[in-house]
Parts: sequence; structure tokens; C-alpha cells
Amino acid sequence: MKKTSLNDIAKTLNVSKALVSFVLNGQGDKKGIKAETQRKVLEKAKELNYKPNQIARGLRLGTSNTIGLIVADISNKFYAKIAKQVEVVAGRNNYNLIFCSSDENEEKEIELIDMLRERLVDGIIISTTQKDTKVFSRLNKEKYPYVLIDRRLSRLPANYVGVDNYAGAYEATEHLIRNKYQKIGLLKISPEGLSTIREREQGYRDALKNNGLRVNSKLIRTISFADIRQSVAEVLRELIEPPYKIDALFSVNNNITVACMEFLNGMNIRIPHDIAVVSFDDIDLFRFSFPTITAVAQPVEQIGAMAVNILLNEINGLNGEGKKQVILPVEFIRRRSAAIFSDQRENNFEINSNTE
Amino acid sequence: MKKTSLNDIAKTLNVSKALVSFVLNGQGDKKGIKAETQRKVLEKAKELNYKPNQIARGLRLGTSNTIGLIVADISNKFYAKIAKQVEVVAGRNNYNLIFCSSDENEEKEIELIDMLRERLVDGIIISTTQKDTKVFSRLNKEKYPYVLIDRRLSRLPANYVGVDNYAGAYEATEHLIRNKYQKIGLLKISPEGLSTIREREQGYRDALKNNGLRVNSKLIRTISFADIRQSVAEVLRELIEPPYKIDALFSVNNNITVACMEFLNGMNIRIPHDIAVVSFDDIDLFRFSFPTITAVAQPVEQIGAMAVNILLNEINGLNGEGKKQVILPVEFIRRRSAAIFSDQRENNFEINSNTE
DNA sequence: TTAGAATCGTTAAACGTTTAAAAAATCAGG
DNA sequence: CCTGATTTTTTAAACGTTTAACGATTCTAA
Repeated sequence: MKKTSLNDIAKTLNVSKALVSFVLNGQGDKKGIKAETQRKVLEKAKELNYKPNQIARGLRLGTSNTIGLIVADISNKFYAKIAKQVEVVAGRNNYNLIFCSSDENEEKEIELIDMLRERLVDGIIISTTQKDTKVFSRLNKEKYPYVLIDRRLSRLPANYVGVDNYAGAYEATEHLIRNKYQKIGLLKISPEGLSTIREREQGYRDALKNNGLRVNSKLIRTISFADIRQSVAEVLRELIEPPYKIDALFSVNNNITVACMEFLNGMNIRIPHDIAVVSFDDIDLFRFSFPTITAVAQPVEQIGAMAVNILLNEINGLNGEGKKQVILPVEFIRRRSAAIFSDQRENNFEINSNTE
Repeated sequence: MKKTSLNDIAKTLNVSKALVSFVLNGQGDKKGIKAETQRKVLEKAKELNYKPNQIARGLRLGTSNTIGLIVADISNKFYAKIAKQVEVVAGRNNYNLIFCSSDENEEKEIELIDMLRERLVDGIIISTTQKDTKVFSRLNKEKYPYVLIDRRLSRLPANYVGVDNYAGAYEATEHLIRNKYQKIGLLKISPEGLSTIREREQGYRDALKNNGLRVNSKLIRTISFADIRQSVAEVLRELIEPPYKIDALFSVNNNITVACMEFLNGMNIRIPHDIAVVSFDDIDLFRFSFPTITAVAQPVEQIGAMAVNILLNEINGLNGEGKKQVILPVEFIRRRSAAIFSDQRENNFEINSNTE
């Protein structure tokens, strides 16, 4: 049973499909279609359960009222939450959302961009894993609307919504230092060169320097995205032994932190007594894991909402010239994983306080 | 700058677009196009960075090489993992994936189905929140390919991939009973009537009965999906007090469990000493939360992969008549949240054993 | 030379919309 | 009942593909 088309309605009513189209698009009055005729069309459309074929519509109009979202890893809670928010805000503006996950794969990401464009998606929100500006330069040239989230590329003029990674990392690291930790490991993640990670690393480095500690590059390690769990285990096994013997750990995202927790708990290493942990990304479970985790929280909802707004404005030509760059503040949330000795800011903690 | 079309290539080479189409679709030899000509076409296509317009293609062919996935809640790890797997398997078969989240909203789900169909998606995988078979009956009538995952509708002939919810719940509940817990609360989730939840509740009820315990319907509560955290807090606040005073809790999904953990930890209620907890859905953090959580694990990857396979077969007419129904086994994973007194199966636990 | 085959290529319609432009129908006034 | 004006509706092209059907040109063999 085929779906009913404009033509079907037109034929059964003995009118032209143009007329039907006008009526169904609410242009009936403007085009001076008789009220009676309009009524009949509407009625028949309902009766036949007419649904416009968006493909045909898109082909004709060159637009689809749909935006695309490409995240680096949909199974990461951080992105999942952004996706949810993006969908909500897009829906509120009568835009549909198509979303995809690049799984941190540069090639796949390019294919996804092509795929979305081939489907006449009106614009894209993307947390890119590209190292090169090539793909986006082309989009710029073609004036295709997009906004980067989370990650950006230097020397690329582009709309961007992200957070102050540097400040977050700086504060997190300094927090460890204030609490007397000295040998602080940094766990980064592959692929190499992501802006977020670079910014966070810089925050970490500067915090050390400004507090009179030496940066030991041996303590800075990269975890493989492909197998976080195993990679973390390997790296930590080394870092907890001499000559490194770290006493604290700054993890650059929630997935790494989770893997760390599992490894350290498994080895009977006490947090924060033996090793302190602070994490970028705050996720639900950090509030009641063992121990609760001190973390840098990103304003996930805001990131999603702002990205959509900027994109829709761009699509509708309301952004004027020039790209929007939004850096949102992060929030540093103190819990129990990063302080044996409670300083004045910590000493109001209770064993099971609820942090929100 | 417009994207290049078939016509652009045809014009610059002074050939017909039909020819270009043939060559680009690998039909050049079959249609007897001169090798020389083919070469030129291919070359020019590359030079102009030609990408077929899938919208136009879809309009002509009535198919899009894309499948849709609608999950009930993308921010739930369970669904996020399924989504990832579905994308991988679909990609392996040269199908694109569009995915959406209905947020447990019946109306929105219907809109999403329409949206996907309007975009000529070739088939849909869906964890439905419909109470009514109407929507799917229509799809059946129109012979539109779809497969239900996770949740199903009684009296609806449909492809389905799910797990043995009954057995999982039964085993989980019986485990609690064997460990001497007597007043076992059951936390369900709204919306009411989901097959998964019904089956799990039945498992719980039968386990109690078959072990000589009375089912107390006052201990069976429904958590509101819209605000799990608060809803759990309200419910538990009541259940831990007289006259109920539960000593164990069976939670019907991972999100509820997470909320329970947070609440109980916050109230300084010890798990499993004061209250034991078992959960449906196993997620990473249950391995190192405090305490680690005993849970019923679903074969997430398998669910996703099988659903895709069944759908693609259906799309390509390889399924024959009749619908496929796949019920996969679950795995019960014992950890520390459900046993004060270690029985013989439990006593080989160590404080921080790694459960995988 | 010429019929027929082989080789290489084109035409035109179709998919379901939208929309500018043209056309038909109706009406009002003389 | 004719003339414009007004109201209502239709025509036809366009979006970018695919594909059945047809058309040219060249070659082969008698």
C-alpha cells in the first residue's frame, strides 16, 4: 500500500496539485482559494492520512528543516546529555534532529558530514576529531552552516561553543597542590591534539609551575580511546611504581576516571589516601561512587542549547557576518577523592553528604 | 557555491547525464560505455568532488539505504550502547543510521516514526513506549519493515529482539531471598505497562511466592521517569520507615538504581547491611560503585546486532513470511550489594575484586 | 552495397513537491 | 451582453537522480 501523495488528493477531488499544495501549506487564503474548496482538501487529506514526502519537498526546496549532530562518542554520558538537550531545543524550534557518532574516527566523521549534507540537512553541530581544518574550510567556502562544540581548531574561523578548559584544569590541579599532593599524574586521551585536551594540559602545567612544582613529562600519559580500560590499567601499573610513584591523578575525562577508579579499587589502592583523583566532566555517579569524585563540571545543557541557537540563526541568516565564539564557565565541585587533609574549604564535608 | 550535480559533469563533458549516471554507478561496462569515456567521467567527477544527492536518489528509487533507530531515552547507558552497536553493524552493511530519542513520550514517538518515514528511511528499529498496537498495526498493513527491541506489545505480530526479563528478575529476587532478605521492595518505572517492566514484576512476584513469601503490593512502587531522582527519594523515604521497613530492593533499571544508591548513601543507610540492592541492567559503574552492585546483565551488543540483521533481511525480503522473535538470555552478576551473609557462592569475594 | 550485428550513446519520463506565471471562471456596471 | 476587474484555479518547470526504450554510428560478412 503506497503512501498517499499530493497527486492522489488532487485527482480524487478533480483539482490541480498546485491547489492542494497551497491549501495544505496554509497559503489557501493568500492565494484566494475558495473556503469551500479548502475545506474539501483539508478533509480529504485527513481522510487519506496524507503526510508530505519530505524527500520530495527537500529536493524542491533545497532544505529539510533538519539539523545534524555528530558527537565523538555517543556512549559517553557527556555527549549523550548534549544530544538530548540539542534534540529538545531543536524540536522546540520545529527542527528535526539526526544524530550520529564518529567514534573518534576522522575518516568516519568526514563520511558522516557528507552523509548528512547529501540528505540536505540544513546545518550541523559537531564535536570534531579532525586535526586538519580542511574539511571545515571547505564548509566555510560553501557557506554551509555549522557550529563546533566542545572541540575547536586553531586558525579556523568557525562558530564554537565550549567551556573554559584551561581554567577548569588549572583549578583542579591547584586544588590537588593545596591539599599537599606533589606528584600529580595527568591522563590524557587519544587521538592526540584535541583542543580540549591541549587546553586542559596547559592548565595543569601552569598550575604546577605557578605553584613552584616541576612539570615531569613522564607523568603525562595518553590513554588509548579504543580500549580505555586496558590502557588505563597499563599506564597506572607503571605510574604507581617507582620511580614515578604518583600521589595524585588528574583525569581528562569521565571515561578515563571511571577506568581509574576501577583499577585503583581493584588494586586496593585507597583514594584519596594513597592516590588522589580529580576528573574533568562531572557525571551522576561521581556523587556516590566510592569515594565520591571531585570533578570539573561542564554546563552540558547550556552547551547544547547555545549551539542550536547559534546554528539556527546562522541557517536563517540572522548571525550577520563573523563567527560566534562562546566560552562557558565550568564549575569545580569538591568531593572526597582529592583531599586527605581537609583545608578550610573541605572541612565541612560529611561522609555521605549529598553534593547537589 | 552550489554542489556539483550529475548534470554539471554531463555538460562539461558534452555527454548525457544518463551516461554519467551509468558510469558512476559502475554500470559502465554493462551498458557498453567506452573505457575512454568512462575514464573521463570518473576523472571529472573526482575533480569536481561530485557527491550524489541522496535526496534526489531517494525520491527516484523510493529507498535511501538508511535505517532509523528510536530509543526511549538516549541518556540511558543501556540505550546508548545499543545505539552504538546498531550503528556499527548497520555501517558494516553499508547502511546509514539516523537515531532519535522519544524520551518515553508516546506522541513524540509517533512523530518520530512519521519523520523517519517521510525521509524514506528503509526500516526502523524501535524500543517503543506505545501502549496501543495501533501505530504498528498500520505499519504491518503497509508492510513497512521494523523491529521492536527491548519492549514488545502483546497481540502484535512483530519482529522482536529482547531478553528473558522474567528469568532475570526471578533469579535476582530469589538471590535476595536466599540471602535471608524478607521484605523486598520493587521499584518500577513509569510509563505504566511496558512489557519489560511487567515481565520483571512477574518474575519478582513468582520468586516470592515460590519461596513461600507473601507479595505485599505496598512494597511495589512506580518511579516517575520525568524526575527519577526525586521520585526515588520520596518513595524510599516512605519504604524505609515503618510500617514497611524494607530490607532489600529490586530496581528495575540502572537509572533507578543509581538514584537509590545516591539516596541511601546520603541517608547513611548501609548497603547491603541495612538494605540490599539488586538491579536490572549492568553498567560499568556497578563494578566499582560503593558498594559494587549485583545486577542482571543484558547482552547489549547482541540485541543491537540481531535487530539490525533481522531488519535488513526484512528490508531485502529475505525473512520470508512470519515475524522473528528472539529472546536472549541474561546473566546474573553477583557483587557486594546483595549479601551480608556470604553463602557458598558469595564467600570467594574479596573487598575489591574485579568482576570481569 | 547492404543487411544485420555490435558498439556507443541519448531521450524522456518518473519520483512528489513548490511556485511563478498564465488562464479560466465569475462578477459588477454600463 | 460586453468590458474589465476580480476571484479562483491550472499549467508547467524545476529540484537531481535513475532507467526503459530508443537512436546513431561503425563494423562484418555475404
